[in-house]
Amino acid sequence: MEQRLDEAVSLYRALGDETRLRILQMLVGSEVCVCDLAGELEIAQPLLSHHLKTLREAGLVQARRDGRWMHYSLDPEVVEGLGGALSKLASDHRERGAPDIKCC
Amino acid sequence: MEQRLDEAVSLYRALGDETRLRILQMLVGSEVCVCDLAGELEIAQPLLSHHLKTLREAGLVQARRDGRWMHYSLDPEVVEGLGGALSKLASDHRERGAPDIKCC
DNA sequence: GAGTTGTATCAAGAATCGTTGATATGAGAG
DNA sequence: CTCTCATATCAACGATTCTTGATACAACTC
Repeated sequence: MEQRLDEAVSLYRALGDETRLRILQMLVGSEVCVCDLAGELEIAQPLLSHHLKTLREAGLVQARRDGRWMHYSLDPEVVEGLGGALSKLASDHRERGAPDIKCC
Repeated sequence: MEQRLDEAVSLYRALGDETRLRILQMLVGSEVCVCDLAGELEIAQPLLSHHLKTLREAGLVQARRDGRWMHYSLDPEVVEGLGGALSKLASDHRERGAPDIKCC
């Protein structure tokens, strides 16, 4: 539980940046190499590399070297897991929703 | 699209903190007043208030005043919406997944 | 009204994160 | 082996964000 919470925090933190969300959107459907990411997102190369590292460390993406090029791809299980956890939170809330539990 | 991205960023940023995730877990199922939150989470009162403000501004929770007490509750639609967006990302990825789109 | 209680805001220090430029690594080309 | 290219790491700065203590506000009690 503690560990899950920590993991969730690092996932959400990784998602909490516009550049990184745009990277994830570009990765939907297929592997993309860093050069293509750099072409579309107009940011400095070391910065892109840094954001990719954040996504990698959170487990949201995977990297694969192909000669000189690095290809990044989405890990759909991690994304799905997080989405499912949020949906579960919402449905648990609606189910357990006892209308009038007051506390004070 | 731009606006959605910004909104998503602020939601994920709000979720990217252990204390705030614990608050959300406590809010599953029923309204909780600040005094109860303060009792369980062992943090200073102004800090709790600050985290609640962050959650409020992101739209994840709603506040209701009842006399001297403030009661906070989850907004399940926002949570569900975000969970659905993540799940959609994952399923889009698996569907569109053309196996060999190389770029470089 | 004055006092008390629950919560929010403010100001300031500490820690973290995003950004940049310089440099390093790793792999193919010549 | 050297050169070049794609990407990663490092060091430093600026900007947010977390945290704390002091204070303000809002509502109830007396």
